Amino acid sequence: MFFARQKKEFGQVVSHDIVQEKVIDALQDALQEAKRKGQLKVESIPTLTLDLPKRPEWGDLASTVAMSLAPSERRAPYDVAQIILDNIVRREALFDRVEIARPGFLNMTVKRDLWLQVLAEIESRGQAYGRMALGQGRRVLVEYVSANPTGPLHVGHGRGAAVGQAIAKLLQATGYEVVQEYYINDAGRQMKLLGASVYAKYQELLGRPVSFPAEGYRGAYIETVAAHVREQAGESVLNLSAEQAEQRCRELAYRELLENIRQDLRAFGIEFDAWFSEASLLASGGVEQVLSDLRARDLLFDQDGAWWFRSSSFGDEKDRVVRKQEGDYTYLASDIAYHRDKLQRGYDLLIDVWGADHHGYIPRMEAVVQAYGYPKERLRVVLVQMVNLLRGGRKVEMSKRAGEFITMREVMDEVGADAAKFFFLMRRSDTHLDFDLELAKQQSAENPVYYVQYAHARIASLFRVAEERGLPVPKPSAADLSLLRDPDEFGLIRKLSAYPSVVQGSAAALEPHRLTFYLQELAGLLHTFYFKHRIMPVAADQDVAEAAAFVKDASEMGKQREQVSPDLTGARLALMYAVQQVLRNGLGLLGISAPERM
RNA sequence: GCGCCCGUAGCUCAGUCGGAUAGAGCACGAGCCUUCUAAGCUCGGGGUCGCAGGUUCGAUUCCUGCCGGGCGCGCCA
Repeated sequence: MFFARQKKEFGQVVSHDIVQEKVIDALQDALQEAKRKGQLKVESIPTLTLDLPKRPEWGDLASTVAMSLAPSERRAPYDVAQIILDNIVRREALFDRVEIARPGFLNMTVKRDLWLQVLAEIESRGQAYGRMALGQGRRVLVEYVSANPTGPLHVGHGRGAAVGQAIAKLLQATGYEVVQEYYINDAGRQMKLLGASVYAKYQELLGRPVSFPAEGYRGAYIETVAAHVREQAGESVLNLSAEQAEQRCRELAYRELLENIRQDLRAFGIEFDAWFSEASLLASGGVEQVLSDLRARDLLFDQDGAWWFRSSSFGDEKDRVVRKQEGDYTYLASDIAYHRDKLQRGYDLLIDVWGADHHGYIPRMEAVVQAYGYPKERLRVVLVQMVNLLRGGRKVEMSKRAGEFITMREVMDEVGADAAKFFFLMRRSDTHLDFDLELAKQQSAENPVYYVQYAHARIASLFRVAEERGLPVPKPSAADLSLLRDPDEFGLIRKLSAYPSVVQGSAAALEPHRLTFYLQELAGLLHTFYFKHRIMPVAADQDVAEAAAFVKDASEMGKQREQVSPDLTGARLALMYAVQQVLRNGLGLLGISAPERM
């Protein structure tokens, strides 16, 4: 990890786990009651959160309130816990057991019925399970990728795309109104260089020897574009002045390369709501307008023939040039105008997804936001670190200078969009990522993408087999869930109940990898369950003696073949239904497909 | 030098608000296909949470110092 995780979270933190909600309510009521009776002072009711204990003896859920209240109550944690415990009303309705452990943990074992309600909740909410109205419709603009249209997207952009999209989807799921935008850097020096590079190649193609621009773009795609220029314009460009010719090449190249970017992103499953052109900002006079506004407010000044933005007044370490001595605007000038435009469009929050090498730029942009009178928290920058491509453990060398880099398209074509996205989202975005192409293609448990998708497909397969065999396939509301008694079943249910809070935490921290981890854990529980337990009875056409012999063998191995009654089959299929729904919802938020068969 | 960050198993990394005996995957070793998909499962060894202090009933988590590493400090994007 090389960069700060932004810990500032926005939005109130609440639990959306139906079991936890009930438990928290009960604890809160108990605190109130104790206060009313004068047993506890409880000056302010703390925001209660529950821990998931590591050991089964500690119950399903644990609370540490008693310990945090103890100092202000001037009582031993254990006594505080005891008072809380005594004041829980209708304890039997909610809990099988509540115990106080050593310093003052309240360890609670929730009634099985309550857990089972999670399955019904998943069924009734369906695709909406894990969605919540936390954001209350507040508007968020997520800007990401925003690569210069001077060449194809490379792997790093792919990671940015996956991260940006996942963040957008997570925020949508938590009740924000989200717009996804791509900022096109179609003005300035880089575009000029693009035009010059293509023009040089074009001339070369037509046999006119020229020297290639010193810092020009050297990728093979430049030749492709140059060839297209020749197809479209023939030799006519040769007759233009150098300046006009470069401009012509720039326009054609820009159009083609931007179109390629759009297509690559589309193939990657990413659709932007808006494409915002930097050039349009300059053309409309927006940049000049903004700068003169700043000057009027004494936030812009002249020095050494350049124009400076007084960013140091807002926490930046020094002031920054917005117009160079020669009269060109710097990229900061456009960015100032662009961010003001975004702010004025009325978003409650701006999210910028940047390459991590731009992290020094953050104080500057925060200064911009504050210069317009907004709190700097209005902008949150998500940094995306480099991707190290590996092939079978060995590093794939890339040199951007020589124009040799692996494109996002190549990776997508090789491993598929789903695998690429999953890998991009497996680590916190601001840490370096090792991406092994061989591993991403591998069809085995070592490949985490397949591991998770396979869990979904496996369940789909169960349903197909059940149908074929004419077995009823009840949803949770139609099954006798009381037959679910095995700890492995409850392990799954507990995991399912935690899904909404994972989504919420992931969205609040803008960290999609948390969801990726969760899905791997859920898939792991599913695979274990599948292996250890039967869902359906042994097929009728299977030879009984053969089956019996197998049972003997199996038990010698320590495995037990269970007897599964039709009702238990129904209950387990209903459980599978819920697991599949959550897998599908979670993969959906990551922009990854949930296949029916593999 | 200044600033921002990072240091958790051999490797790559999780660890939310300070909680109980610190987790996963890979790799390594030993096993499991007559099954509802083996694209799967089981078991095992592995740790001074960089070091030293501090705050706390309790620190991987918060604070300070040190060691090691990264990045930024352009009128480049």
